[in-house]
Amino acid sequence: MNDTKNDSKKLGRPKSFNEEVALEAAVEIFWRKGYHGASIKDLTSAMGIHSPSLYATYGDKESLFIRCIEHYMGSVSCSPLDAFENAKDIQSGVSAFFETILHHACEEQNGALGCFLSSCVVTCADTVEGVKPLLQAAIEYSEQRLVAGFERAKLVGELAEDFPSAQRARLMFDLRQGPLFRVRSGVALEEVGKDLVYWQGVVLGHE
Amino acid sequence: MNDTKNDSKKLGRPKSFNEEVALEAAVEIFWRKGYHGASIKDLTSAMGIHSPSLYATYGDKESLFIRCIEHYMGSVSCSPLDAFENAKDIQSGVSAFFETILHHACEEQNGALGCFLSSCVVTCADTVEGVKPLLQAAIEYSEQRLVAGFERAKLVGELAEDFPSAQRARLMFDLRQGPLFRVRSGVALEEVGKDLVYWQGVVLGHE
DNA sequence: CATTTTTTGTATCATTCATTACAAAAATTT
DNA sequence: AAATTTTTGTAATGAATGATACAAAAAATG
Repeated sequence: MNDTKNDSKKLGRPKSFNEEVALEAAVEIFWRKGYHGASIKDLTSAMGIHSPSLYATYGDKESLFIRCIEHYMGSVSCSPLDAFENAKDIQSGVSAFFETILHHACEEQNGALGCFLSSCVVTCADTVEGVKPLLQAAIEYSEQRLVAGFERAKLVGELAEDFPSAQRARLMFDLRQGPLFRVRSGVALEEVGKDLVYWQGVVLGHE
Repeated sequence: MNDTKNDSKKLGRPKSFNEEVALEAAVEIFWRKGYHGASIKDLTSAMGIHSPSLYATYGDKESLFIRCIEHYMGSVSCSPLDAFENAKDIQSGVSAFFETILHHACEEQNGALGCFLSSCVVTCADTVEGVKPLLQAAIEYSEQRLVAGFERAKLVGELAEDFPSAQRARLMFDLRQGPLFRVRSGVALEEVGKDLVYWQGVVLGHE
């Protein structure tokens, strides 16, 4: 029963690139240029490989895109959610969530890219097969992590028993996209960030 | 001083199509397929003209896209904002805003397209010249209409004197995109609509 | 009616696109 | 060392792309 891959050395010429590293480069290109805007040449250049290697490894462009989404969802581990969960209390958790969105998801090298899922993937949900269910799964997964955080806060007495976790999780998730839209439109980061404390109040406060 | 266009009949063969009608058809194609996803053939087919007419009238693809954005912003008159302004009081105004977003912006014929600006235009803000300032103008314009609505509500006593109009306008505008993301990802419209009353409370309530 | 001006439709341009043949290269196996 | 297997790089594929050249068509002007 040795299904493990690295069990025995593989036959034939070894790959000259790391499959995951190349995939991450592809994510960045799709992120920056969109699905249709990213050409195979753009992708292979960024990935450091030639087209035959791309097709042999990941399939065609659509398959590669799906692989990118799955990889992003599976291993990039959304940093705003991480920040939310690792904060010392629920107040700073909510703040950290929004802060990370602004300073990580927006400040990637060349400008404001926003969230990969909501700024790139969603735009081809209608045209690229198999994207919609992945997006739904991502939403559900994210919200469940937020709900779990609220529930933990209830247990330690930071939130009232009747705090509507699910509703606030959706609110928090929805609220997340507004700032991204603004920054992508060229509004200064500091300007958008001014509302950060206010968002925290909206999510946690109110009754 | 007769600068008017229709003052005298124009020389040469008359255009066989209405410039604005064709432009609206182009908007719909860009909306549905994105900037890069929409080909000249897609556009000319939908507009009912041939490529030479397109280039002679609107310039190249990028110019046409800019013209589409300007036309959309200038004359399509965002129906959610209209609904907000025409409601009998501020409560139903806010509800009507979100309701219209869900049932008009999302139910366009073939599926959930979301807002043209936030689902299509924003994705090429980095790649297509001149898009960013248009987006910023759109945001500012929309928020000012919301603020104006809140201020009117203050005058007739529907809102307290210290109601933070600008902040709530931004909140309302930001909140608007969450549902669009969900619907575009395939979540049922009714499911998303359940939060409608809650959003109203968030915008108007809270202190 | 001939001239002028503009639009139309056809047909075509060079590029770029996604995708693949193919032979050389680099590894393991016999 | 020969055979086998897989990857690599070059080069090419047909199709689609954005953009035009050009002549016929349709209007006003002289």
